[in-house]
Amino acid sequence: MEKQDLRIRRTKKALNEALLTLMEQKSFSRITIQELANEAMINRATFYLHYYDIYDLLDACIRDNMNHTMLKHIKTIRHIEDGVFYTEIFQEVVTKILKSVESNEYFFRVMFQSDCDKQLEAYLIQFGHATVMPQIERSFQKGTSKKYKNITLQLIVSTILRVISWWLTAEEREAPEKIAELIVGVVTQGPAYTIGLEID
Amino acid sequence: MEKQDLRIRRTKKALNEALLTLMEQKSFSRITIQELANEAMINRATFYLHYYDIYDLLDACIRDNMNHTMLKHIKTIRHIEDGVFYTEIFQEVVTKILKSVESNEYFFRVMFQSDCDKQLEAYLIQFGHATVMPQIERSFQKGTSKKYKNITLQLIVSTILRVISWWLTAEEREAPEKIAELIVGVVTQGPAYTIGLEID
DNA sequence: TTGTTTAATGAACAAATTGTTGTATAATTT
DNA sequence: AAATTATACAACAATTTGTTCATTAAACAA
Repeated sequence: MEKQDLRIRRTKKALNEALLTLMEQKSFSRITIQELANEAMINRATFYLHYYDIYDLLDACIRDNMNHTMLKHIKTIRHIEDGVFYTEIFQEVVTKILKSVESNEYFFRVMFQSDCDKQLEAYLIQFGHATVMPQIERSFQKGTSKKYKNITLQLIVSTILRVISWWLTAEEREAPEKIAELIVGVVTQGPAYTIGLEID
Repeated sequence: MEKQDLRIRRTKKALNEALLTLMEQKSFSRITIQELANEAMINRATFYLHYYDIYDLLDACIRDNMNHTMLKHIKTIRHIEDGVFYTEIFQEVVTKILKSVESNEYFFRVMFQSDCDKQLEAYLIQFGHATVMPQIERSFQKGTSKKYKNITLQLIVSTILRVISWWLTAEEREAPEKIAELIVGVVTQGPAYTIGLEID
């Protein structure tokens, strides 16, 4: 993948920034191509030179930002092996993820406040299927676990995203380590117990 | 709330059905008022007599269907009391919820396959805040649990919806009781353990 | 630096969508 | 049977969409 023309990269960057700026102001579904072009200070026809529609731009925006933050930390999985879930390693990974989220907080805040975070979740789940699943295939061989592997992935991804969304919008910002603990607790012991309810 | 004019009820019903029909065929964001009017066999101007925009119609559709299914079973909470989470009662409630989902399966399938199930989740969470929370307020008094009560509600709601979505689209349909067990497991012991992973 | 390549512009286009308005008609309600 | 009111229909301006074309300007490669 050779470097693109400087003008193309400039245009795409401007459109990415324009998208986030507009998503701050209004819900994604109300954003028009014309507004994007105005905000990015390019001609409307230029938009169609690079993107099929606004969802295409959104996907590209998500892909770029995710690849540089969360996904870096889950390319190789070390916390699941042979049916054992290693809590400590998982907590380390989640802490790293949370720190990378904080480092690009603007993107994540905008995504979560808008009405299109489903696309973000979908991208993460798709990444999990393609990259994470093959690595932990052996852990799903026995019993009913194979049947449930898809829903498990979905539940863990959505739990992490939901906690992050809540974390970023809370009144007082807690430390990534604290939030990682919370996520680990929910994933390994369930929300009810982690929250302090006595089970039974 | 007295009964509305027969013509109004007929029009609203036609629009509700038209919405679901169109959502079966294309993503929610691509549906236009004109298409809705055609499908419902009413004039386009009539739509604006009853709804502000398409989201208004969607909200009404969700409200009606939810009130007649899931929400009936969580008006009074019996499975959380004084900080104790009663597994057995929770499982009964979830089973009832799942059966009511099956009884209106068409609605839920369409909602989950479309790109607007966030609205459905939002409605459930809002209902939880208004109706469920006040009933279990006492359980959140001690420790850090009060701080986490909002995220707990979100996690439980999204877990239930996610499992239902997976359940309705799986190849072979499992019994509501089986799925209720799965949900109870995830909520009280976490996805990792429930799926069969050994924790540590 | 020069010549070549190509991205961006601006204008124009038809088609579709939106939201509103007025009057006439038809159905429902009382 | 009379009064009420929801709906249909047509028309409207404003906006959006996706595409095309010739022109201009910038980036690239030698």
